[in-house]
Amino acid sequence: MAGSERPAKLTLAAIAREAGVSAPTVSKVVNGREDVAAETRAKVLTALERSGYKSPLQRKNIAWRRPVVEMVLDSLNSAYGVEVLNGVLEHAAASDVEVLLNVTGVQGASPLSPEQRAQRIIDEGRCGMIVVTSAFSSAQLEPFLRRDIPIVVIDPLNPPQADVVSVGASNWAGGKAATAHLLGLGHRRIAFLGGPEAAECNQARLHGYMAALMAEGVPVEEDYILSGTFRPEHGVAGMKALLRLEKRPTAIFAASDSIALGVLAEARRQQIRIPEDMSVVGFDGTYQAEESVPPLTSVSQPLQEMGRAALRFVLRQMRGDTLDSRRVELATHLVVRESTAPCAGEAASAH
Amino acid sequence: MAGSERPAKLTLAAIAREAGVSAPTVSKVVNGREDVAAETRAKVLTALERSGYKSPLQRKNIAWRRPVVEMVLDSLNSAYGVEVLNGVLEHAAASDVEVLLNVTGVQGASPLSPEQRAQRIIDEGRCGMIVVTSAFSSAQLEPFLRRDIPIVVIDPLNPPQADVVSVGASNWAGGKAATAHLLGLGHRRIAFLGGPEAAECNQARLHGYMAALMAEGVPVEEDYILSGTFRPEHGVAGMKALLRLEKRPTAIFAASDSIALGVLAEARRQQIRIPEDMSVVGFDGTYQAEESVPPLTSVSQPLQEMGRAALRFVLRQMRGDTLDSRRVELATHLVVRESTAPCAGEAASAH
DNA sequence: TGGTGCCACCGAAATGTTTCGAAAGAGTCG
DNA sequence: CGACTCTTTCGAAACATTTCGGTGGCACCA
Repeated sequence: MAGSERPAKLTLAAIAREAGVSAPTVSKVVNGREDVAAETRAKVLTALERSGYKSPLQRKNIAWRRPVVEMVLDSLNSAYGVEVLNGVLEHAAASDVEVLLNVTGVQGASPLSPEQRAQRIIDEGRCGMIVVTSAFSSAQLEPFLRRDIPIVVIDPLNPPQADVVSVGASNWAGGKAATAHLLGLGHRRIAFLGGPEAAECNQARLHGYMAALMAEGVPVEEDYILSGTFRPEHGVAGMKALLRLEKRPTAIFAASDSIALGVLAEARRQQIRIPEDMSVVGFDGTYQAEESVPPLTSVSQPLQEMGRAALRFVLRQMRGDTLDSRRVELATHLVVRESTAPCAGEAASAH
Repeated sequence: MAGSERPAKLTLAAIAREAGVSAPTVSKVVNGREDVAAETRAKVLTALERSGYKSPLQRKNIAWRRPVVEMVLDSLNSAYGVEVLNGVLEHAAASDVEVLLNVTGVQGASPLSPEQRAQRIIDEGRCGMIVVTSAFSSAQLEPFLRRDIPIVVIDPLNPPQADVVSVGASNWAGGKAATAHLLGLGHRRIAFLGGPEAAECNQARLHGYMAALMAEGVPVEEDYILSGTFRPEHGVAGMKALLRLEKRPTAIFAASDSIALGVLAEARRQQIRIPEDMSVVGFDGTYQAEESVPPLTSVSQPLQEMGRAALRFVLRQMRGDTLDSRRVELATHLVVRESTAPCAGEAASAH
């Protein structure tokens, strides 16, 4: 029994001694119980980190069955979500991971609390979660973080919490590029049909839009900025509202392709030609943009790549690798198609 | 410490004492470990039975693990698959089932044999599978049947095997209705842009088409029938081929909305007005048909309902219920939108 | 017959988890 | 300012599970 301090057998009790708490407390932290003070939890986590201890359950899950990650999204009715899902699935197939799909926003969905949900993920031996956009608010993520469940949020609605890993796109730059494109075509009255006002990504797009306008010395017109949802109905309603304005805009920057599609549909109904009478730019660059009539100029996000990146992050966290960054932003780029054209009737006022 | 025999606190150790074994042995029996002799196991089980002991894990899983079914489809790039998936997910949410998504036709997909795949389903404790369309051939389903894994095929490519449960739609009736609609508008030169020749559902649609023609005494023209895939490219190529014909058709019945979309796109490029110059009918009735320009007349399949039905069947098999039928066919119905119009230039020849 | 090796089976001890009550704080009321 | 209650947090003890080595039966061999 001489000098037996070193090996310390990587046991719960050893961690407990090191952290200066009792074994049960360490067990609670490892298994995500609630009744541990934040400070104590931190101490224990440090000790755990340092020693690399894994609970027997964790050890089992790593060795045994293929990992299963849960993908949560609002609905499959948006091309956005489907594209991201596609990216996730592709990387999943390549990495020998399985994907469990969970669509909130379905009638009859069981209203599980995040707490229960997180517990279930543990219970069923899953090992990570990818959340798209609005499915969870920051506060609802807390139970997952507490249990150390790898979680990645794609394009979070709320400002990304410090300790949540998130994947997004350069929304600000995209918004700026779209608006600059319209400005370059001579447009000066450019409207912005945005998504939910609170959404982080929407705000970034809006501020990119404003930045581009300001760079050209074009005043930002309150009437031209309409927030709503990312859905086509908002495009329809927004288009109607814009057309009622005394000084109609000559171009519209829609914060999603779906919105833009609504604009296109309403334009058709009102016999407004796109792009001759009005230019339209979308955002997302889903296949919808390619297939619309006319094909939509749009800020393309690398949605599949975002999905892949999200899964990569989950797997990396799962393996315990340290992440070089808790936030990744992939580049957007403007794809010019046929829904934008030089501003026609406004040469005089533009001067 | 007097007479403390009675309450016996319903603990592992108590059972062990009663069965005359050690506590670990009881634990092993309760948790289904292998290394317990059959005889010992029986003794313990008797004691367990009598006392009604439940392991903590069992106690917690009053809400037993939720069943997981695996959904297999080719790709998410078709609205068809996404709609079906939507139906499955909806019913899954309502029935407290989880859905594991598996997309074949992805590069990098691990080339697992059906044999391995079936084994894995057993290993990981899943309990059923839903296969959409072309993902598996009949022969590949054999390992699943052998293992008694509940499996349901949606709109099988091959003639449904006797012992495989399948869900489909009334393709023949739909094909006939679409063609009859065109005939009723005065069209006599009606082309059929079909999917894969071997596909059961495609054949049914084709024969519905032919039946409608024959009912009106309109000869079936070989040149007007072009098989290919269900994808838009086939619509584009088919449209080009049809336009090269000496006697151009005045209407096209496409065996999927995607094909019809390709036709629409090519028509635009060639300055052919739909429906004035040519009528187009699609099949599937996905949202694509509603949103196209012009909105597409299409034979609507109840895709979501099919997904729901498929999951219902899986769950029923899982529970061991007997199925009243191994094949369900849901009704299709024609939805007339704006891509079809009376035949214009052909009044003379039609007479 | 005795040795040898193997292996299924079991339980002591080590390890992890849960229960439950106690201690410490934070309000609340008189 | 106490007296009381309620809540949070923690760990001792009770409980459960896992590891790991021992035991004995059995086959095979000489």
